[in-house]
Amino acid sequence: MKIRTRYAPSPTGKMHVGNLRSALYEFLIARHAGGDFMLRIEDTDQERFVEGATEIIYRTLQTAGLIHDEGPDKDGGFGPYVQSERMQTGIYMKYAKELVDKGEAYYCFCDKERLASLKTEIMEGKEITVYDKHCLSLTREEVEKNLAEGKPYVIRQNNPREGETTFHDELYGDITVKNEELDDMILIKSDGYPTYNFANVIDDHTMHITHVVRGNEYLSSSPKYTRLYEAFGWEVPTYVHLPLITDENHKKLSKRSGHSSFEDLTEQGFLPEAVVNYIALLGWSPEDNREIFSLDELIRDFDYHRISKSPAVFDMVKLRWMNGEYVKAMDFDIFYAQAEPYLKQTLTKGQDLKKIAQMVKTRIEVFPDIPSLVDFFEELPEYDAAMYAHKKMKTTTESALGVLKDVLPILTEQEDYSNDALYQALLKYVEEKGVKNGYVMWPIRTAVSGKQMTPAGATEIMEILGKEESLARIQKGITLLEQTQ
RNA sequence: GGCUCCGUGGUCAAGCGGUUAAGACAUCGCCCUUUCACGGCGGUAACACGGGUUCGAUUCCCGUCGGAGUCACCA
Repeated sequence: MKIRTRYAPSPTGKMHVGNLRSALYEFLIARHAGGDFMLRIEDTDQERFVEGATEIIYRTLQTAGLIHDEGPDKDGGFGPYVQSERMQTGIYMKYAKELVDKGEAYYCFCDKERLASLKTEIMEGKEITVYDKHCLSLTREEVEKNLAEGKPYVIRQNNPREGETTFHDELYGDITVKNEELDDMILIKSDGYPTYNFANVIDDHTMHITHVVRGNEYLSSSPKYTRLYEAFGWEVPTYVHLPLITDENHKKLSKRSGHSSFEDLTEQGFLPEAVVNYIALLGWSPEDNREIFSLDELIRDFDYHRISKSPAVFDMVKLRWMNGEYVKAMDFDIFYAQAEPYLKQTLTKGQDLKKIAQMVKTRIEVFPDIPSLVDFFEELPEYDAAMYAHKKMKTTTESALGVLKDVLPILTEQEDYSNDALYQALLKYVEEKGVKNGYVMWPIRTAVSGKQMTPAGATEIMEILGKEESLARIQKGITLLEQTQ
């Protein structure tokens, strides 16, 4: 049987990496097996609906490369693919009534006040309500009468109070709970919309979804879903519950807590492929030790049985590293096209941007790292004379001053300011003096950059700076050092 | 608190009864035709605890502890 998976987001805002990873795994499971990946919009909550959120979903999926085979914009014969549109067809009410007829569900007319009186405990700010099946005892006549009067109602699932329910998850195995733990959850809300839980089951079944892949925050409600399938007499789909992605405090990622969305990440300069690669590895590992995967390689190698069961912390540091790997592997022209705006942000004096881009390419992790790495080419920053002292180079402020003074006339006479020529000229001085390279290079680099670290060596910097500016900076260094003696 | 899940280094993560318990990020050293970086080499660092089962447990079972998730007319 052809595998069919779906990503079923609700349009309530940006997609954070947890959502994206669910979509990714759903996509990979289907594609790996040559199946279909479907997008379904779950917009049954009118209050939480956010304008433009659907577009964000499309855009995110698109830039991440997760192309769906079916969806609102791509009819595959199982539409509509938007729940609010499906509701217009009356599908949810029809199935809800079927359950009512079977005694598997019932009308409930309880108002908020009565429900509030049912609240038993307050635990950590959470109010716990277990419905008492009050309306289950209503006679058919009473129900008809209430309905005729137009009394607001919901339809609730009628779960047995005895026995137990077991369902199977591909990763977690068999999970069994006592039926008395199962609350009579609402299937149809008083506004006529189905709840997520109910619509999900109806849609997954009628759209022939074979593998229900979702975050494991649904693990504890799965028995209720299973009860629904059984009530209908439908085949239960294959469940794959994904381990959670957490923040550094091991708490579930959520939009509410302001955790990074995919869009935030790309705005911060992360490459979509790197983000996809990284999150693919949060909860899944290949048979070999490889870490860098293109989307096609993931499709080829993704075996969902190797998904792990324990939660994973989203580590920005490693994401940055991985992004750096992608940057290093980039074709230079493509790299340059993306780097140019960042270079121009600080470099306005006609510097050789391509040359600088070359220097920077292997040293950044994300593009926004660029400005602070190259800003000294624009203007010599204020720096402390202490920077001239370096224990490994065996330099002190005194020795640096000597070197700078010695080297100034050499560099003044020097006409060819190419990297090679400068290097040769300085090397000659080094040999005459009989010192180590670093002994003279360190002070010069410090003088021309004013920085602790630079993306290039002293002579490369001077080549970019040009003779006039280079000499001016060395002169400045001498002045600074003389003041501190 | 009830229920459910999880528990290998700081983080990701191999392992699926017998291993010197991989690898990556981070961290720390050392090396490197110019420092930082890049690169190379190496180090520190883990099976939560207690009982079983077994000739033998990181691996299987039970318990304890710890963490997380969930308990809405939200998804």
